[in-house]
Amino acid sequence: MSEPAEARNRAGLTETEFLAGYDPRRFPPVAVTVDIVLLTVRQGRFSVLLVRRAEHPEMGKWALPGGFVQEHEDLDEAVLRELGEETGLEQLPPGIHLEQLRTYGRPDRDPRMRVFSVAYVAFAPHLPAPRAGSDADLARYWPVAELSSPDGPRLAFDHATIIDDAIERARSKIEYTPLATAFLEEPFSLSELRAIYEEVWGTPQDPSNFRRKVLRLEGFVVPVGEIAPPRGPHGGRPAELYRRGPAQVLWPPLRRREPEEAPGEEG
Amino acid sequence: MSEPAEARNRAGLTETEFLAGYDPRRFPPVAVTVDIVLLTVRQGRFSVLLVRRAEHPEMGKWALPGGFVQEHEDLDEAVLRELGEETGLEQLPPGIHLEQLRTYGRPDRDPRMRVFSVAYVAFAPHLPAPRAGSDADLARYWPVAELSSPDGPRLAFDHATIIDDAIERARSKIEYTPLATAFLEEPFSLSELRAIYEEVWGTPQDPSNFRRKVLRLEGFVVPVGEIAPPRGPHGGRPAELYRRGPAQVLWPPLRRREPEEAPGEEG
DNA sequence: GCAAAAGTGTTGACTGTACACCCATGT
DNA sequence: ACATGGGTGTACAGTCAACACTTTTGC
Repeated sequence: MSEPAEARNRAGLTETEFLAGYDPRRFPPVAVTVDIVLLTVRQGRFSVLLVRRAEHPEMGKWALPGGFVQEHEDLDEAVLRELGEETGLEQLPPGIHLEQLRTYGRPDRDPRMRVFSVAYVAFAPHLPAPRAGSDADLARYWPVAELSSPDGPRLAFDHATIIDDAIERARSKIEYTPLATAFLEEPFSLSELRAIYEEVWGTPQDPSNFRRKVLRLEGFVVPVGEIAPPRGPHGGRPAELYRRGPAQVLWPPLRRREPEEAPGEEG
Repeated sequence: MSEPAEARNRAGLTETEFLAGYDPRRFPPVAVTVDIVLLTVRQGRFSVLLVRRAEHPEMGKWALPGGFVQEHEDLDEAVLRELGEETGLEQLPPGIHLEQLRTYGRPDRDPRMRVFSVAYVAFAPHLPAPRAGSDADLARYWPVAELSSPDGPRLAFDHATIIDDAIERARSKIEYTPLATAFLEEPFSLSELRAIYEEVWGTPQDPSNFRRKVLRLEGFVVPVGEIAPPRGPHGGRPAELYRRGPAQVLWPPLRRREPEEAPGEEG
């Protein structure tokens, strides 16, 4: 028998009566928050939005944006509200992708009280600098490659774990869904799309085969019938432009290939 | 600005002070539960464990087993504890698979108070009848095919949604992981494994090609070097036996094929 | 012309599917 | 012998990675 059932039975209460007479001294305070792993590719770098904590605990460390779920809010509503607050955007851009990641509830993950965090992942195109009108030091995008480096941010609570899970979710999700397009603004070229895959996966893709695969997957992208504007220093042929198609899943998936057991790292 | 931040700022409190002085009249009571979708294949039927509610609200309806997360428990611990209680098993059988599904938090999903439910899916082999020693009417396995039929159970709260999500998770997870083996006790034959796929997906699989695919995926199953015991009425060649291999993922995946737009339903 | 990037074609290896066929067992 | 299910062989179509090649642009 579980402890609360025992407590309830000892008090001679039905479950309903027990809950109606909810006593915070007996059921210690519990909070539910949402934390958002906002992933984006800016300046060619796969990055995550973090905010610096101005208060204890974990003061000065970097944390995921998030906050309490309010009384009448669904989880998704809480996420959208927090996202708007943290990015400083009145309206989130179209095409942004939001999905629930998982819930983190280790008893000791927050020293103040029992906090369950329902984590979400967002895939967003390049957004303006965060928190417009606020202290620029308090929120910034960190390249995920720097997260584990000594120069990277020190992360608060269990947010390093959450971010790792979110990155893995992103890497696998763009294999079998068209959601890599959520990192781009429309219209986009296939090279831009390929750059997203290469940056998120960290592996180069053959341009010609990539193109063929993307175009053969029907509903992944649709041509807009325009040509990209001319390019910078040495030219090169301008690319055709595309927008997101109606497909929800990709079959066959695009595959990331791990670099075998070869020693050659990138760079 | 979010409402709690405003409230905190008006009171001149830091976040820490605010939380330390947590006031249940201001932050109305919130509960976190785990709900478990225990999936299994028994008597050849893909089934889910449900318990009949003996109390209001939703009295008499069928609900997922679950309960409150206790003060010092991690989520996974709460699930294991509840699973043990509901199945009546001292020790869960080896090979059982447990994973977090997602968290459901609609404000109105439970009329008593704000309840966030962290749902888990479990894949289990045939287990003894639930809740040994308790009223047999209170817990039973329902075939998932009956859930949407008029003779099926009326489901409490939002548990129909949770079960739907869990079933879809199971159907997709056995495509790209070896977890279909979690529905079987070792050792098992390839026909038994194929029967799991056919029952969970609801589509027949070609026996010879199924065999080849499974055996070529290295680490999916490993032969134990034994032959299944003789069979019932009309014989038939006895099958070789296998146990679970070390693989974590299957590539290429086994694919369920939707029945095109053909009219022929099963049966 | 040359560099650079977009885009096309070709080839050989591999995979998936359908289906014919052989094997081992009970009656 | 024959029914039943386990297990193998084969052949065709589709897919994929590699890489040579053509096209369109800026300088």
